[in-house]
Amino acid sequence: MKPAPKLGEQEIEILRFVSSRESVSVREAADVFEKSHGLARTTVLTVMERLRAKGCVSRTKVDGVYQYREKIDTESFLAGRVSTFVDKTLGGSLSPLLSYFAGQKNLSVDEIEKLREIVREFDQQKGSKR
Amino acid sequence: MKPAPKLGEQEIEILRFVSSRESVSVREAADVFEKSHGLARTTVLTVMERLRAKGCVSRTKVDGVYQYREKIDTESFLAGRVSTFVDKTLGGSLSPLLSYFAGQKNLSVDEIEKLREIVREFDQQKGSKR
DNA sequence: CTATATTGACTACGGCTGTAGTCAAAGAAC
DNA sequence: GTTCTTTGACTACAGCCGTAGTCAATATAG
Repeated sequence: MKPAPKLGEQEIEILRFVSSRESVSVREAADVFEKSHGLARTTVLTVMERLRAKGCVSRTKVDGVYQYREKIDTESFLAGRVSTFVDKTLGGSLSPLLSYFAGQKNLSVDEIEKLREIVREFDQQKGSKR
Repeated sequence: MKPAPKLGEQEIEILRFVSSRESVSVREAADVFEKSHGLARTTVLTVMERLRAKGCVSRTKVDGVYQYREKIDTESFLAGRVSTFVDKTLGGSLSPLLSYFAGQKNLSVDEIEKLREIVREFDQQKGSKR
């Protein structure tokens, strides 16, 4: 495994955008980010090329225009980010995360279900021990 | 409220170190970070001064040596980081966090208790609705 | 007091990231 | 085919961060 490229926030946002669809042209991305973030087309282009240089996306020319698509598994990439974040920023402490969850007022049923699952898992582990 | 200074990872680590004790001199911090990270004394000094410039710590001369101490509430600072992280990096999606928790094999009893609390809270909310 | 060690201010510098302009090539319109 | 538009390669540049050296001031040891 490559050591998970280091990306800036903007890069990650654009990566997520690319990941969110099958394939994206610079134009498409630029249109979106021009509106939402006021970025220039060339800025988006630059970022996408950097993502490519870092091996996060690949591109193919289709009808004369490059189509970019996710190359790394963004899912696990983000998992890695979480891990790093907890270590580096929180110093390994989970409590800020817990507090965050506690403060989240709109947790979905699915999310709660996931939490229940985690607790259940724990209890089981715990139970089997004695 | 000031808009929460933007800090790099190293800065955060050192900030956490300062926060972890009443007061710290550059020497003390440097000794620790020299061992653990191989940083030069002046590097630690520089970072601490930057933290001061950003208003995260303050210092007072005690017996001829500056003692640094946390100035912002690191607790809430970290809470803010979590929030930003979820927004910027995860694009607002909580699932990577959930997955992270699920993958954590060594959750403490306290942490689990906190999760239970969250679930309970949710159910209550939900129950009161009907 | 004088020599030595510690402390801290200042300077430096490279790399990364965010941002974007310029300009040539390629495609589209007439 | 000549002109207008789109695309993309390349260049640029400032700010931030990690890292640390130099050197003067200050404290300490003798």
